[in-house]
Amino acid sequence: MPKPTLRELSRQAVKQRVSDVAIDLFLERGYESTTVEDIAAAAGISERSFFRYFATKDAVFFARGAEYTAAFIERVLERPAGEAPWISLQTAVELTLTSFDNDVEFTKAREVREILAASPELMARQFAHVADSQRELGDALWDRWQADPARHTEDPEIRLVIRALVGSMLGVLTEVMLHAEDLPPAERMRLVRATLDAIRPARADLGGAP
Amino acid sequence: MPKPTLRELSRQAVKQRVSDVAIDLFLERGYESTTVEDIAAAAGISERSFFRYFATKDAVFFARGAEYTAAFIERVLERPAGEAPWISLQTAVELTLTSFDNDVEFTKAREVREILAASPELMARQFAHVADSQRELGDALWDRWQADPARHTEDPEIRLVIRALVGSMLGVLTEVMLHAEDLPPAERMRLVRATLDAIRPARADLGGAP
DNA sequence: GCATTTGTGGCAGTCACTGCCAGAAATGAC
DNA sequence: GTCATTTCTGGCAGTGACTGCCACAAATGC
Repeated sequence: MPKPTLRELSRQAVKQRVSDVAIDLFLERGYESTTVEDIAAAAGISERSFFRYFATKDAVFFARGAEYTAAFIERVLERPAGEAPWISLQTAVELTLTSFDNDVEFTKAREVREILAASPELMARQFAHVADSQRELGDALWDRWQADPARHTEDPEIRLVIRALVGSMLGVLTEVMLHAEDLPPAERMRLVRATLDAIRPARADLGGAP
Repeated sequence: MPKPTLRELSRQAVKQRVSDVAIDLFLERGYESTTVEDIAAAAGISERSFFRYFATKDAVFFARGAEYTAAFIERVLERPAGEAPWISLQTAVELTLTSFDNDVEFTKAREVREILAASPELMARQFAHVADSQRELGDALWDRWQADPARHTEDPEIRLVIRALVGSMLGVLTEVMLHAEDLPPAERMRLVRATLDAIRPARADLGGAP
């Protein structure tokens, strides 16, 4: 309620509305055949103003996705600092899947993924975002690893190792989200668990099988 | 020398030349500030014709990269069919690194990667291409797995597992190519070996530690 | 109440990319 | 070699994403 927030608040509200309108249009006519002008008109703003809220056309689509990604990263970092990276990642994946199944916006999210899968251009951006998250999360886990005196090491490859672990984890998560959404939640969870167990690294300090 | 080849041959020659000219311009002024018109003019063709050779501006950049990717996939598939997927992948990575170090175009390739790293737009496309390769290679390895009666299985997750293995492998390879290019070849090879050993899956049929 | 900051629409311009068309060039049959 | 056919090419107009600039309106601070 303080003064600086008010402006920001209305800005967020407008962004939200524009994003909602845009998603609806994408669902109706597809991403490519919806112009920014269409979106702006439907949202009641000018095209010029659209680009003051979103840097690019695809940003309006990913506005929501970024929240999911941030939530996932947050879940990983909420795990105890001394935990093996693989275990932290695995736990966060399971929490994410569970919360996702309970999401009231489940149907909406599914439609959004249809838009995504139908547009190669959007898919490319999506992969880039995932890669960014991978780097961000990998670095965060690496910092945490370095901060723990018990396992502090000068190994140059540990950074690479951690990034690779994050990469395979995100790969499985993305794959499941895109191609196993028809499965009932329990079955999907079982599939993810089995997959993660299969590729679990052997090294104990990374989270190797008990 | 047969008739249908002649046309195709000159077409390939033109593509090659346009691509070379374009890379030079990108190195000089950067990717974003080089227009398609610039490239076309420098190559002695019209802008309209440029788009008859390359579907998009970035295609002219990736014309070469696609060959490297194809070569990597080929190396994996040249491995004996019964070999564990992880071993096939690891061997192909090492072969790729070795051949890369011996490449006469090493310097050029390095400059090309600089262009890539400097442009977020190109990076996004690059990730998308890697993701495509991941799918392609994963499916190929999966087919091979299914074809082997000794380990034929109806496990629904084995496909996911193999894709994840490919993903972490490509992740390490990409990371090393982009960020460890300053290391001497022998040191880089050691780094890659150590990383791959660390994340090697425990399961023996996938290629687990001996 | 007024000065300053911030947000807005309009307009012109750049750049990637496409469809269309008319002319040049290579190809193949005779 | 000639001619009809196919293929390639440049030019041109148009669309759509995106930016810089400007004048004006609205909110904010005092």
